[in-house]
Amino acid sequence: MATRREPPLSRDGIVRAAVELLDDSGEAGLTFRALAERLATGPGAIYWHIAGKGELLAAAVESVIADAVFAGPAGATPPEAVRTLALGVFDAIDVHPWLGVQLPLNPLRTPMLRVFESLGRQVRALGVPPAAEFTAASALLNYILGVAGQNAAAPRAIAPGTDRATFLGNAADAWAALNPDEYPFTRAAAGRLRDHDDRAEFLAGLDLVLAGIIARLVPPR
Amino acid sequence: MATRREPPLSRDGIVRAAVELLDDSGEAGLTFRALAERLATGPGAIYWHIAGKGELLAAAVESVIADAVFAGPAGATPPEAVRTLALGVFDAIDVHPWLGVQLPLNPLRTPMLRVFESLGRQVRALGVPPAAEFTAASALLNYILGVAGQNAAAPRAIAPGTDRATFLGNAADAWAALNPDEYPFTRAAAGRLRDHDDRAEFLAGLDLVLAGIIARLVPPR
DNA sequence: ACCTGAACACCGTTCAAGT
DNA sequence: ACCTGAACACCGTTCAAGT
Repeated sequence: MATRREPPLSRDGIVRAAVELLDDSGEAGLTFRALAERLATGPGAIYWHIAGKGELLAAAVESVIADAVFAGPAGATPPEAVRTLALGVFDAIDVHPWLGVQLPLNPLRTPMLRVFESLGRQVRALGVPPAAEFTAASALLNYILGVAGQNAAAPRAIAPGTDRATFLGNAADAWAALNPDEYPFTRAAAGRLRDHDDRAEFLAGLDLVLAGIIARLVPPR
Repeated sequence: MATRREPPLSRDGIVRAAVELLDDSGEAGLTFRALAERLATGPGAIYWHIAGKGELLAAAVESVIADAVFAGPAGATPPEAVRTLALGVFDAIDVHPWLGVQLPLNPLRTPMLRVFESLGRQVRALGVPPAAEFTAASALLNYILGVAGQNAAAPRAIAPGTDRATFLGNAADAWAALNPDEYPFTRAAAGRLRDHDDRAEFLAGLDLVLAGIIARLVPPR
């Protein structure tokens, strides 16, 4: 049960332990005291390696998002590359739900800056003219971050252990019970929510943004 | 200086004081002790009216977002109505920056559910077929929430008082100093970031999502 | 240079006691 | 029914003291 401790104590070791703690017990579980216990030391020791909780969280985000962001397959078309990139972020949040809250909060610090850069390159490859490339890349990033926050918030609201399917079921029930005069649309969408494939829905939305970029910003050739 | 206290103590009064506290001193400023002081009572008194901090925050969000969400001008076209709705959320965040963090976290609780419902109606009015209307409304909401988080995170990272223009200037400087081999796109976008009109940029991105919805989901007529 | 752990100044929340 | 405020069980962070 006791987590053995690597050599002395290192920034990387601390960040790794922080990620484990976040994965195991959520944001509320990441505490300097809990972290110190896991590292078999006192809370003060951590401060020699890391400035504070903000930096710790940022480092945890970075360590986890870095894996998700790589160029993507070389032969891919720009839309394919954008999908790969976005799915990398989406799947990382699936594995580390705390990311969904943390990503939008640590906006263009290093980890997300890399995602933005990659999106921007694909936007260029798509043929968007320079004057519009910032808008296009931002729209893609904002959509991705919006889904991130949304997907993280949902299960967090209920008990941390609740699985996604029963959560969606409950939400769908709640929607179905809404007053049809006040909420006709949401009520009708309840069914759609129930047998919802998050990943597919995420991609479908992403494709809408891509389609908008192509329709409005890419000159015909 | 002493804030006079209305009749005895009411849920509405508490929520109003919480919003003031959030506006004045940010998320960190909202404390049961500070709130109690402002209301000239003890911290325990608040608990008789409100379950806890989560409910307090949710109530603050709701009270502030409710004003921003109304049907919009009756004669508006669906895209105009979507823009009005989205701008309502955007401007509310401008006035109450803490909303940007809180909105994505309180996802489809009552306040945002109303936004979702309104977006959905406009999506229908646009002519999106039922099978796709959930996807379209979600894409719009996710984009809006993404921008919300992004806009809130930025100034929060720096000192709470930093004004937007100098913040953008600093960010643009940092981007301009990036390694051009690693970050060619972001570096080139630095200029664009500097003289950035948030509101216009927000609308431009929203129009991309709308254009995608129309291009991909609305059958020609 | 790096670690220890007590101590400080806070939190949210509870609850006996008051009115 | 509603309010009071001390008390509880926590936080993040600091810092003298150790090695």
